[in-house]
Formats: sequence, structure tokens, C-alpha cells
Amino acid sequence: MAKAGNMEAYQLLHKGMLALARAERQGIRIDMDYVNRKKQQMTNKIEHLEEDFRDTKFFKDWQKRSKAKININSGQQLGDYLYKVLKIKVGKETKSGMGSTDEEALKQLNIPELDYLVKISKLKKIRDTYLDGYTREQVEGYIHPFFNLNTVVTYRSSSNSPNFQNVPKRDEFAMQTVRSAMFPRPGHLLLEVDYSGVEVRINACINKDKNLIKYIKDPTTDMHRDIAIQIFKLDEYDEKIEGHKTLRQAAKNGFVFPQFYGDWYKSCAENVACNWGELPKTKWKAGMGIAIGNTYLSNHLISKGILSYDKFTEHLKEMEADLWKNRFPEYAKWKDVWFAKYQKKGYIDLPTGFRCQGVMNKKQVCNYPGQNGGFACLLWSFIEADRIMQEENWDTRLIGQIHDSILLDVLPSELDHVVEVLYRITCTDLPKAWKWINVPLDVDMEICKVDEPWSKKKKYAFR
DNA sequence: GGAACTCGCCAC
DNA sequence: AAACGTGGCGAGTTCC
Repeated sequence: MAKAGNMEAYQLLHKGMLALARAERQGIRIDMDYVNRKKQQMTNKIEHLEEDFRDTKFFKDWQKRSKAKININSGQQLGDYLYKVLKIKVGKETKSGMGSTDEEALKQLNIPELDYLVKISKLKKIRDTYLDGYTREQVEGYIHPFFNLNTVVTYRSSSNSPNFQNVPKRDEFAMQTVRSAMFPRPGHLLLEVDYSGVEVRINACINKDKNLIKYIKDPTTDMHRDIAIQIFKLDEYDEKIEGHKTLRQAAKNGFVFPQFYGDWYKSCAENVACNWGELPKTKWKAGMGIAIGNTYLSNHLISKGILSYDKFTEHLKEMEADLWKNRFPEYAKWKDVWFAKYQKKGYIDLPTGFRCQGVMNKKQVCNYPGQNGGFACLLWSFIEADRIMQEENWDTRLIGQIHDSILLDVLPSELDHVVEVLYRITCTDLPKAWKWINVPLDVDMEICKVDEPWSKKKKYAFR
């Protein structure tokens, strides 16, 4: 509920709803011939994999020892067989305490036949959630995803029918398969304008941590680089050296962001070592993990005295303490003060004018301002761009939004002007309108050539 | 036959 | 002491 009498927060939602409705009505073009072709291809592939799986000893035994007909899509039936019939010791558990059958759990079991099931479910996810969703939702070759402003506790948006905010990106195959279905209108191009690190910047405005602000203001510094150097005990960071960029990514997505959200060192250690460094949870030997320059990550860490996963975990425990005690002490202090204030009042008032109330834990109380503020920046910019688009009679259209980015379907002759306007709105006009934004904002842009699908987007050097 | 649940997985 | 914040959605399952 917006703070009583706060017109600014109300207006943001009201105008936002109207601007988003225009994008919904416009829609995104889908190449339905491609979608149908691809779905058929994937169905054939899935059938082959299923046949191969049914031919394995593993499956035949599973079927023999089961009363009913096996459904190979059922995690529950698989879990029963693995953990109750075969009595394999449960490694990973689900939230409710059952033996997990997710990809990670199955990998740990070292049963090669289970690879079939992992492959099949990945293909089905792409086919049934995304491509089939577009078939179901399209009207004359356009999907019209909804963007809701009334569903999320932090006043972020959500999207449905189809959800436009969870289209695959990281997995290369899934990304290619799904995003190759999405096109601009004929003769147009797709442009994505993306606020860079907006949640962190908003958090800095709120918690006013001097070290965090310095990282944002001084372009010669790089927080994720510095943390990568510390995590991996690098003597130097050079993105030209093989593997260093990956280590920076690992530091950013495996440690810094999870820590900011309230995660703890043990799960960060798994993120960083297992997911990004590809190191096992054992004592390390030479030649393990990703390549770093002309050696391997394990060799490098061993040379620095980190001989095993356990040692690495201890190292991250120290880094966690260092992060909050030395690197961002004012941020840590703010969390305590902010939570104490919530406990006293029962709600939090955010600089955007919104109020969050109800039962919340400390992590929620401390995460909501950044999430709220980041999206509020996006929505304000979206509204402005929508207003100018109408005022100046653009043929270019806003067609979607993904929390901190805007997707536009652009008439090529309008591109330069659209880019200029979007850059001005996001990085100049917004900080002028909202005085509490006292760090610089920045955007990245990505673009596809005329008549190319969203899978082809490339960095756009607009400055 | 549908509502409500769990699980798994996609995004920021 | 416990251990990552916000969503949507498909499939399987259970309950009414």
C-alpha cells in the first residue's frame, strides 16, 4: 500500500499502468513458422531420447520393480525409485525434506542413464514453457505479455501470459532457441536499454556507504574485479588473461550479489568454486578447474595455500567478515539501524514514496528498498519514453520491460534520436527529478540489425 | 473435474 | 539460529 496521501507514488503506478498497457497492446512479433518447425524438431529429439532411455537397464529395472506404469517426467516416481527402492543415500534434499531429483542432485549420483532425463527435461522446458506458450498466446503472430504492477510486495512488476521477464539468456542453446522466435515488426530493429547495476546504485543512495559510493562514482575502480582478486588471490587482474573475466563474473554473481541479498559464505563457496570454477568439493590436485592463463585454477589456488574446497570455504568465511566489517561497514551498519526502525514501526517507508508493511524478516526489510527503487527508476523512465513517443509521433514503439531494462521496436531512421532520448531520460532527467538519487546512473544498450531476431543482439556503442 | 499443493527452473 | 531477495509457470500429485 502506498503511503497515505503520497501522490507521487500513486502517480507512478497510475501512469506506469497506462504506459505498460500501450506496450501490451503493441506486442512482440513472433515467427510462428519458426516456432512450429522448432517445436516439431524438439519433439522428434525428445522422442529419440525417450526411446534410448527406455532401452537402458536402469529404466527396465525401474519399470520391473514398479507396480504402475512409469511416467519418466515424474520427479516423485524417480525419487521413490532412487531413494526408497534402490535405497541410495539422499544427498540434496528439497525444502520439505524429500530426496531431491533436480539436475544437481542427479549429477551427484553418478548414474549415466540419468543424463537422458536431464536432457529431456531441458528440452521440454524450452518447448512447453516458451515456444508452446507463444503458440497459445499469440494473436496474428504477435504475443501481448501482461505487465502487472499489483502483484509484487516491493512494487516491482511481474509479467504473465506469456511471462516476458524470464526468457532464457544464460544457457546458450535455450537462449538461441527461444529468442530466435522474437522479431521486430518488418523493416524494424530491436533495441534494449539496460540500467547497469541500478539496484546497487539505489542501495548506495539509501545506505550512503562511502566505499560503495566511491566504486560507483570512480570509473577507474571496479568492485567485482577487486573482490575477484581477493577471492582468488590473484597477483594481477588482466581481462586479456584467459579465465580472468570468468573469475570476475564468479565473484560478481557467486559472491557479491548473493552477499548483498543476505546469503552466507558456505553457499557462496559452492557458487564460486563448483559453478564457476568447476572445482570439486575435495582436496584439489593439479590440473583441476577452469584454465587460468597457462595453468589451472586448482594449481593457482594450491600455490596460494588453498589446497582444498574446505580451505576455500574457510577463506570465503574470512572474506564475508571482511566484506561487512572493512569493505562496506556503513552498509552493514545501515542494515542494523534500518531493521531496528522497522521493528519499532512495523513498516518501512522508501524514498520513492512507497510503504511496505507486514511481517518481514531482516533480509526482506533490507532488500526491499533496492528492489523497489531500481524498478521505480525503470518505470519512471518507461513512462517518460512513452510520453515522448506519443508527443513526437514516433513510429518506434516500447514493447516490453524486464525490471531494469526496456525493449523497443525501432524504425531504423529514428534510431539515433530514440537512443539520444532514452539516454537523456534514464541518466539525466531521472536524477534531476528525484533528488534522493545522489550517485550517477548509467545504461548499456544492445541492438539487433533490421529484421533480425532477439537472439542476435549485440552490444551497441552509442556513446 | 478443478483447486491447491510441491518441485524444478527460467529471469532480474 | 539459520543460512538468497522478487516473480511465473509446467508437470505431477492430492484432495474435495
